[in-house]
Amino acid sequence: MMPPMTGKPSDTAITAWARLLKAQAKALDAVEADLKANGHPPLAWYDVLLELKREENGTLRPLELEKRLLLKQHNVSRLIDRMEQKNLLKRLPFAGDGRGQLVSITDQGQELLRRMWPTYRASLQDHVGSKLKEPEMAKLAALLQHLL
Amino acid sequence: MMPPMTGKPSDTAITAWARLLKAQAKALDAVEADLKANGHPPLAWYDVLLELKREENGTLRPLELEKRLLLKQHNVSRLIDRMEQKNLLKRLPFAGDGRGQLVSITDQGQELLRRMWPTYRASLQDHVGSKLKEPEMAKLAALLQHLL
DNA sequence: TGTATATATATGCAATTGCATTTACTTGTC
DNA sequence: GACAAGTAAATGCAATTGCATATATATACA
Repeated sequence: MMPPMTGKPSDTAITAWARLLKAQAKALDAVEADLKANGHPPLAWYDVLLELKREENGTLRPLELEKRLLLKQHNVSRLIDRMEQKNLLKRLPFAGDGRGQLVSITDQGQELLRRMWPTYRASLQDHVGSKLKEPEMAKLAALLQHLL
Repeated sequence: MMPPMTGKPSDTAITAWARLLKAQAKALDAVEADLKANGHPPLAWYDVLLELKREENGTLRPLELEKRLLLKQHNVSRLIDRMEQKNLLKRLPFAGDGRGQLVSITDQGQELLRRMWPTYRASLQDHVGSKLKEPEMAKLAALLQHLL
């Protein structure tokens, strides 16, 4: 493969990078704190449940969760362990590939999703939604898309 | 204090939030991987050293590092432990407040900063700088500022 | 078919982080 | 100055994450 053969990042890019790190850290810390203060589990649990809920049959393979949530394989494995212990999801065998499995959201998982949303929603509004007007928010979303 | 009395976040805000999380995670993972691949310590070490280096006398109080880098107090304490062990910085007593201390960058700390920069810079260019043109990058930086 | 290689998930162990508390001061009040 | 309350930093212990490797298939190909 060819080496990236890039130039140097501009001062603007460095500033954008620094702010990306800080803005995310600040908002995420605040959201996690709000969730915890209301007796809820970490945001990652919500993310997993939401991905599952959105699927036709409420199931996904761990590998797919890993890609969508940008988690490492071993962390997905253990996150599933913990969530399974709380009966929020369950592991099913995956017909068609004996190595794989299917993770399926349970009723309790769906209920947790519903219970968390009001807190999460309010927190998002406080720490993100209220910070920019609609057109600027759309612009931000568009620019961030280019980093993905 | 008055409750936040907010409304609900728009779909646009929710999208921006999701992308903020993912864009940051993706870029940060890539940068950390590049640093490690080149035998360097985590980004947080660079951040600490850079903050110290930028000060007149190369020193800052742990409390100040905590605020600037958005770290938790106990994590700063332990990060300083590890970096002190590698002689990248040292703890000094802080005259004027016997509870506090001063963290001071060492020559080795300054040298690490210099050695890491080429790798960090190239990584930033690959994963951030090259993704947007200059005016868009400036716009992104400006929008992110509003979240801070 | 048999064997080497690749892929999906799990796991042992070390490093890091979170959480609660401790230790040493410092400040304010009487 | 003496004592309650507050602040800066450290620390014991549990939970999470990282890292390397293991385990159980699956796939490719001689």
